[in-house]
Amino acid sequence: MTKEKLLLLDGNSLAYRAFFALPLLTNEGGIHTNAVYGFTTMLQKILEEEKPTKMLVAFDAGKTTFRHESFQEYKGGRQKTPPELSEQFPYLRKLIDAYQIKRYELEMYEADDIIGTLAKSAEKEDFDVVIVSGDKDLTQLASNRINVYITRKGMTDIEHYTPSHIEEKYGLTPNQIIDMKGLMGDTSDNIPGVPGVGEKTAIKLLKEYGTVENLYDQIEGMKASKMKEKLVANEEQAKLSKQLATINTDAPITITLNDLAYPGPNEEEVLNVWQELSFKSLIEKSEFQSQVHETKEISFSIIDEVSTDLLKDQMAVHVELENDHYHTCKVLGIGLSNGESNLFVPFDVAAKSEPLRLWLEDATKEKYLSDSKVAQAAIQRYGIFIEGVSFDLLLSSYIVNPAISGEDVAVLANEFGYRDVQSNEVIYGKGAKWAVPSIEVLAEHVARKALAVWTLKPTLEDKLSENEQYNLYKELELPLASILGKMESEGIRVNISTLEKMGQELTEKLVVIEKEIYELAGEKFNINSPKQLGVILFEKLELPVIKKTKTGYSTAADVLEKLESEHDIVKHILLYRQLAKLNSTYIEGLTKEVHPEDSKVHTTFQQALTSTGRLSSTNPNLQNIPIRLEEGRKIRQAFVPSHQGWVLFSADYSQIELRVLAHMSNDENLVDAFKQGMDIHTRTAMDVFHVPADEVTSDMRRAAKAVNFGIVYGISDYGLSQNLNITRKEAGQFIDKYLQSFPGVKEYMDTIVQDAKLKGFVTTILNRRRYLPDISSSNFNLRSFAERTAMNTPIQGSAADIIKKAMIDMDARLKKEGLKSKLLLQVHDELILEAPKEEIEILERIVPEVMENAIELAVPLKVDFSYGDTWYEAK
DNA sequence: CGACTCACG
DNA sequence: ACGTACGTGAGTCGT
Repeated sequence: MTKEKLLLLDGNSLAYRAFFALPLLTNEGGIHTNAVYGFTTMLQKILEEEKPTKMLVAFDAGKTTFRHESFQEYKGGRQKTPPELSEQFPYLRKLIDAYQIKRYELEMYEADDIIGTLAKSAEKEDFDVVIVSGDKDLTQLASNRINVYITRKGMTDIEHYTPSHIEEKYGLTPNQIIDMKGLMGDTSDNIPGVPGVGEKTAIKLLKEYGTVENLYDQIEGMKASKMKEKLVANEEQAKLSKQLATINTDAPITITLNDLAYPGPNEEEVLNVWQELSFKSLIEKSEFQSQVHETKEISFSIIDEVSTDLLKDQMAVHVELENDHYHTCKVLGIGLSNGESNLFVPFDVAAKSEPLRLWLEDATKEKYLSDSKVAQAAIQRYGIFIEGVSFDLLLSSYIVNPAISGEDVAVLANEFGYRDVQSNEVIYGKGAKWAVPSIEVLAEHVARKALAVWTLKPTLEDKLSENEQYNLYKELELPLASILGKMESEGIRVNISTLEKMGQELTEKLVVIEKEIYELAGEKFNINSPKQLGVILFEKLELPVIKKTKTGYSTAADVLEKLESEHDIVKHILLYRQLAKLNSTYIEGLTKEVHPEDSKVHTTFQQALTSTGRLSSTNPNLQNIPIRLEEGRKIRQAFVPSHQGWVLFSADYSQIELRVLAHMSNDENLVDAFKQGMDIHTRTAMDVFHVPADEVTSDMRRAAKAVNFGIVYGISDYGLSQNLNITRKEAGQFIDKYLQSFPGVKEYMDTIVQDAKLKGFVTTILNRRRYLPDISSSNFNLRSFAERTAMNTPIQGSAADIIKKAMIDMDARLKKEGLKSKLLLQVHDELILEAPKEEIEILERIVPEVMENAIELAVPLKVDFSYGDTWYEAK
């Protein structure tokens, strides 16, 4: 017999929480759904994690409760439930019924009391009990057997109030939560408490006196103070408040534990309710609904010899690969579709077919691809160079909405309402069960993908035109895909023996430091485990705890730096961390990625991933090779040109994001600074600190630089204070001064947030979009985050637009000049090329020229460059 | 598989 | 009062 576990949900409180935490969604019939949606996502998560055997959702019944008998104003002054929420309760009840969860309400009692009563009786029966609510009042019920979960932020972020968590957070026992409420009151329930006593004071008093009653028994001994007067004057009120806050664990409920058995959801019913509420995302990823959805039948043929008449002037082409390592993996076959005939060409047939190769390489034949970069890069390994790409599903989806995720054609197709294609997971399975299916199944799957791409082209192109994004897609992202494919295929040469030598040195150093650390700690432990390290530092060595994480002590570098003076071990740990990172990520990790045939690494640039329009780089990530610290920077010595007598040539934009900001805000002062070619951080320091240029100290410049970063990130006083290690107030003053000096920036920031609220999205210089669904959220955190994003994305995204345009221009220019030099990497504001020495001179001329003229702004763009025998020397 | 840490722009 | 800087990817630990 498995152990009984009772899950008790506070229906009203969770519905309220969800309603205010999420933006106002509506279903197709115009009914608001956000509270039910939030409740559902929370419920799904909790069911998954807790697997209860018994369940109940408790609701409040009616307006008056037994608490009103002793205090009429209880919950007085509360805003009426908004109609947008009221209308959702019938659906919520329907949903709970579909899950086959019991619900219960009781005249004169609140949901809290039902929960308290059942929790205590279940505890006596030795059940494990979990209570979920949005209301911290329930935490008074916590015990060894009873866990109280309180939802935070969204709805799926849940804080677990165990007695030890409460002890950590407040220094109180669960029972004392009631006393705390009694003293501090609760505005939302209109519980008065003692005026002038807040959380801090209440906790302090309870630590000394234990309970409200005890406090008043001993109050005569308390030394005279304002606070004592207040306590004395409000004794009655404090005791009443405590009584009001106390959950009744002996309510006259007519339901017993035996009635609460939870058999699991009626899946069909749940899906029906979801359908009614238009919970599309839930329906799609639902485990109830088998992922193998019905698809309409299609006809398809497996081709064993490609004849020219099969190949039309326009066709969707889908290159099916074994996995996403397309620089190495097997190609399974090619799907072709023109909406009428759907074909599958197994790759052994395709690779030998001269007609197919000629057709693929014929630029006048239009090809529609799901992911043109992957297809081109994979096929070119077999000497086939796809030309005439005129549609790319992945890129067009990404431009329409960068939040749309996934390279799986089925996932993308579903986003746009096309369902006649299965997901890869359904066809291949996942994890250990992964396998290539029979040729018939594979052929149909690939043919369906091609048909999906064919069918979706007009849909996507219409959306792009509607949003005035067709140019961005067709003239920027699409041609860029081919360039990135070439860069990836070209790869960059890595000198393995350089890495090996560094690795040996690092390992030797690490052994020494490790020994030192164990000695200072007095024992051996795993330094790589933050958990074990935390125990050593903060328990054994009793260093002060500066910051905590969800799961324990923070041992992050900024924390350790503050502890350096406290104990010698700290600096050793910092050094160990630094070297261990270099060794595991950049020596060992990078070495694994080097292809033995050519001694090169071939990264993958993700072109449809980031929300801002930047690229990202994986397998390996070549956009985060160390540079800031010298020890790490040496890693760059291992990156070399692929030919004798060549160099690596690097060119980077100077302050591109601040220049973009100057352009978009049109702030006179900022524009002027750039036009005059000033050092922007020094100029900022002059304005913020009101000093002439020659009186700007390095600290002032450093602070100004941090402010400039802050501005770009969507500033907050707190963030800046953390970064500069100053008080929030000082940080706030810096920001105020900055905004006074650059009023255009302030206006721009205000406007962009307003604009985002109005339209629901922000845009970049080339009209890239990012939707911000949380921008009008009533949840402070979500809304603030969206506001910062609204400020940052146009800046970061426009900078991405500019360098992407520069890459296209650069590719064309290198070709036009007939150069051998090649683009190898892009690192957000920097391009890395390799070049024969004799071309250096011309690159010095054309690279800055191309980059600086990629897009014309209200301020000049400035490019610095350098070259050398390794990436390290090209600095 | 999530949390933490740390590398980059 | 709320709790944070923006955007990424990889290695490691521990459930």
